[in-house]
Amino acid sequence: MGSRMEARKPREPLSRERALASAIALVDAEGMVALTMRRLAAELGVEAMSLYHHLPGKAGLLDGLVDAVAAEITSAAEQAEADAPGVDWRTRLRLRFLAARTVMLRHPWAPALLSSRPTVPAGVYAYYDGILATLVDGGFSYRIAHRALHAFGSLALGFAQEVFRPDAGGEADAEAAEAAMVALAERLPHLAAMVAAETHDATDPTLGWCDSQTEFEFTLDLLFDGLERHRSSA
Amino acid sequence: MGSRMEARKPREPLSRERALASAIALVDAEGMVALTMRRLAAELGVEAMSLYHHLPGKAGLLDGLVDAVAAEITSAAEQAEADAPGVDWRTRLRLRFLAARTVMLRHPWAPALLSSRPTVPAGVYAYYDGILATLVDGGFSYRIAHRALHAFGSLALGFAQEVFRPDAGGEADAEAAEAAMVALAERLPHLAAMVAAETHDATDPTLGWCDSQTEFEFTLDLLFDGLERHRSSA
DNA sequence: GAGCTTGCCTTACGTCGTAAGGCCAACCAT
DNA sequence: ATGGTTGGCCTTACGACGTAAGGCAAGCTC
Repeated sequence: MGSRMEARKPREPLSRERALASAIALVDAEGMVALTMRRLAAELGVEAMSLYHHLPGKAGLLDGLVDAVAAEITSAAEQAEADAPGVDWRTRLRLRFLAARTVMLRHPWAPALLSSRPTVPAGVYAYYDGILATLVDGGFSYRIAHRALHAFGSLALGFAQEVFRPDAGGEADAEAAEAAMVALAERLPHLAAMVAAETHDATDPTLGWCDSQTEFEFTLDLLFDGLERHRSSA
Repeated sequence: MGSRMEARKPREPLSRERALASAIALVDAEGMVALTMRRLAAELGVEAMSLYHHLPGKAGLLDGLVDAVAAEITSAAEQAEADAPGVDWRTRLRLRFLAARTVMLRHPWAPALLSSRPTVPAGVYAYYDGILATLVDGGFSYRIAHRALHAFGSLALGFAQEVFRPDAGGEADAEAAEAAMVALAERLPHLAAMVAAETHDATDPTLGWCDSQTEFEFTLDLLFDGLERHRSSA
């Protein structure tokens, strides 16, 4: 239908950008386990070895993914900060970190990937440079700013180290959960008591008893409060 | 030589414990990449498939490793706290976390492994129960204690999320480092300034410009100070 | 002694990343 | 036009990996 002048170009010529974009889409949809060279190639209508003309191997592909996410975070954070001019340093940082968090929620695989990479791609540094700018502009010395970066840890990138995993859903019915709870209470009394206490007066138990957003911001405030006392000037 | 009564038992019968111990030794020595079923079996003088009579597959092996490290941390933390009776909650927690840190320094692969596991083995929960005990005993409500656990994140397990990686040694000579520094300063002025500032007045430049121990304790103090204000009683 | 269990081994399958080289269309200078 | 060169994609193949299926031999119970 329509003009045949352009005929059908059987496919556009494949490139690093196209490969990365396709990889991100694939991982968003099916998780990191689905990201193999063969599978990604198939997704692009190509054979596996063809990818090596545009990417320096699997490791390079993963670095590219991290860089892409870092770029997404950087622009989101920069825009968030620009949208609210004239606020104090901690509000600016909070905006940055929460912007980063929305990006991470779009790419749930990113935290694990980022912390599994043996080296940090360049894009991540660019993001940290922006945080430093905010800190220094807010009156912090480079020494304290440096420590602040370490203190923020992964929070700066929008995610918190999850030590309590969801345990893969499981425990569909209440009786199994109850049994698990009893077993828990025997060996781990305080953990059991905490779960019990938090579950009872939870405002929204459907979301599970850990509201990540609340925890995230609580930790941020702890750190911001502490840092405020180390600030040089006003 | 000597009595042949016992003959030579060609090897003792292999067990989950022996397999885990050997796996830890292997990973301590050569890193996670060296840990394959075949290699571990060879280390035990056995064929790969024999491991499956004692371990439920590779994933189970990794969970076993995490559990073993968690147990090591738990006992180290418990002992550290027991050795200093009558101190306040934050000192007790600091002792626990620093004890965990010494264990993690013995097993540098453990942080990455722990955060890459899809689920958390039981031993980790036991450790967290001890932390909760300390917090509650120190006058915290379960609600705040819960948030404190999230705030501590990986610090409670003795390691900090490393965002700045060592970049694989590299840059052997000063001129290459200098060139990298100049390139850095153009695009990332604040990062460059921070590195410069921290390098110049570093007391011990040989250790690199990030003293992890100092950063670790700095962050702990930030969090402890913040939590103190949320404590219920004395 | 027969039968069963236990502990280890052998073989084999499918998947992974990727090294080596082949094919073919597009482009260039002649 | 034409022969050479280049670059994008494909084919084939190798050596890992985790592990399913089954074999074989020693020691136990009755």
